[in-house]
Amino acid sequence: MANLKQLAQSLGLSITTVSRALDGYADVSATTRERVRQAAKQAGYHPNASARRLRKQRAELVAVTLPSEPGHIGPAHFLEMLSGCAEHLAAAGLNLVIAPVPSGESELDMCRRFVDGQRVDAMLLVRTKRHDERVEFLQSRGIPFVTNGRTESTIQHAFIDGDGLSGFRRATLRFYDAGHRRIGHIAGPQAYFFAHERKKGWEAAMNDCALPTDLCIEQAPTEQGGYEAALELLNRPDRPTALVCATDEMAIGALRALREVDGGDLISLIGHDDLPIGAFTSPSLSTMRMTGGNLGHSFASLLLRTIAGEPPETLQELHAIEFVDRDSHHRSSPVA
Amino acid sequence: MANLKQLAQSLGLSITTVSRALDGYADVSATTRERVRQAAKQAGYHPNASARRLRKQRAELVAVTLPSEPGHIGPAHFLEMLSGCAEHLAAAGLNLVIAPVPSGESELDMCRRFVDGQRVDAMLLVRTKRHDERVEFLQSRGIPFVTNGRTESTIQHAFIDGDGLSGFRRATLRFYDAGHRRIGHIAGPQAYFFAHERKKGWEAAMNDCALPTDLCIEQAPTEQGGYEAALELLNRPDRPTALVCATDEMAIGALRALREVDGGDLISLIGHDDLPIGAFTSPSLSTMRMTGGNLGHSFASLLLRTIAGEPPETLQELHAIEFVDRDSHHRSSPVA
DNA sequence: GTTGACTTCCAAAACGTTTTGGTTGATCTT
DNA sequence: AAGATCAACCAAAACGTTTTGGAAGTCAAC
Repeated sequence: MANLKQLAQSLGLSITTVSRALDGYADVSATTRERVRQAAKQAGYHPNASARRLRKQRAELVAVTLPSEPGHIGPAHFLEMLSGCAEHLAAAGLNLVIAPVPSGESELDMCRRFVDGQRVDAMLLVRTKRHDERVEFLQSRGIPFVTNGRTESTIQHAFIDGDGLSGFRRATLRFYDAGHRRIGHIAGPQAYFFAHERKKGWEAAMNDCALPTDLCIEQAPTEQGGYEAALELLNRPDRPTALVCATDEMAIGALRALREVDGGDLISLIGHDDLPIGAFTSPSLSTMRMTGGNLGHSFASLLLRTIAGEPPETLQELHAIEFVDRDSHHRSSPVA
Repeated sequence: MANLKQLAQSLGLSITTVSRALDGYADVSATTRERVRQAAKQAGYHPNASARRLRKQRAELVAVTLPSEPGHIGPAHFLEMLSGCAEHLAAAGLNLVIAPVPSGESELDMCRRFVDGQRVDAMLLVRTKRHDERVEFLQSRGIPFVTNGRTESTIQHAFIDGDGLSGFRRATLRFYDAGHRRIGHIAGPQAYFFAHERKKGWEAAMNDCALPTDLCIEQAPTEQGGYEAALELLNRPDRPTALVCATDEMAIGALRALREVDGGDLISLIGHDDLPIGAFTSPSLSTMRMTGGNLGHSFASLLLRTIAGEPPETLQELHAIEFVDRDSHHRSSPVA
């Protein structure tokens, strides 16, 4: 509650000395330092954050912009990731503020507001688009940032991402090896880098196998989107015997479609993200996930290293995808 | 990028006048004000946030502490709520920082850190416990706060909550009216107010109907917890014919247990929260939800009113619970 | 031509830190 | 005993705003 001035006065010392004592500088005698520490503790003194920020020219804040797709903010494990990230950042004296994009404003406007008011020291971008205007903007302003998901920008920037192309390619090939010849893809919005990448992975595998790539539908990355896409694919005359879904949420929606159509219980399916709920669906959901431990922590440490000035080229993590096999990916042995 | 001083110099005006022109004070002539506005826009001037905060003695920040149950941070719609809240707060110039509790630290320590460093103007508490030490602390420090969920504290504080007791009582009575006589409850951790309240609602109904209240198991508020609790109840000789589950996540876990045991497909079940995924489970999940529109917005506006100094007694919202009927709650007509 | 009211502007203080560039004495060197 | 070194402390500036308490000029009234 008290401030430095009052504390100094009560100790008969100067503000300078008290400040330096608390910060552990060597030009304060050990006895004085201890005396100051005691008094500070006693008085419940904590430096005023705004004052320190002003003086140090650091906001001690990092913002993460939240995409605001109507009705659906993102995968269910998003908050967990942010929480892990915030925890790691807090250990370095940085707090994480969440910045949802208000309706009628662009994600770029959001960034501008935080950056131009010098409200943040750095930014976190999630759900990056293939062409993401935020990247160019932050780069031009010289604000450190890390993205969760790559972009197609020529600008080098720090990112952390899963190798979705490889994952979806391998998943598709695995279906091929199991005898499937009509393998469909339920794709997410192609403006997102991750969704495009996953589709490319599926396409690459289909091309490898000399199979047509028309069994694909793009939909919203939600259960409802997955449900609708699956229904549409299943109603085609050449309906697929296996489905590769861009996300677990879409896959869960697709599962419902499979339950609703004749013979749907023979169709195999795989998702991506490894949501905890996947173990409890019917059938249980086979899926994929990024390797590499706590995503939030990695995200935070990349950001700290970016702030510290390490060059972006050395701060790009592309993690392998691993399969999490449950029941949904081997429900039949189709005859070709 | 520029600051007030440079802007003033380039305009041949004083810092005072420029500042007041931008803030729209009446003691600046209209022509000057316009000239200043143009120049500010041109120079891309935005006031430095730290400086304003220091001067105005406001942090312009609100923190929300995130509970850190191992492996599970909370219901899937949590982030959506926070996002709505942050959006509303941002319109009032406040940013929302998320404060996960690091391992080895208590939620109280978290609060202390934010409050004592004058880092925040107010706090949001979610997942309140029946005896929540954070409430006493914040009250003693005079920091405005709103809780999501009531507490058993004698202190009056602003809150927003659903009437879980009534909801669970009615849900249980509905099962009774449908002919069920062995109605079980899968309870959440009783330290949480909401979990205790919901259990009390179930108990009240059971007492009303002169039924025993031993068909109850407390578990972690996760799919896994619900699964384990349901398995245990279903293995009892007097196993329930209907289950009232504290949360949708637990209910979804319980659904898997029902699929795994003989006759489980005849057991009725209801959850609470109305997670979007409930429409896609097998069977689709009957559930309940709090009425009252966008929770995040209400939360934010309660907080703003608390900051404005309205007395807490007038800032307590207890919302009714409404049923969302799908398939899981009427799977059989049990004979008594 | 003095008074008061009004408009338009501004110098300086204040917010609470951190940091710069010292000063003061004591101790050590030669 | 003069000079150099060192330990321990401090005054003042700086960070960039907002706000207080005027000052200077204009105009109308008498």
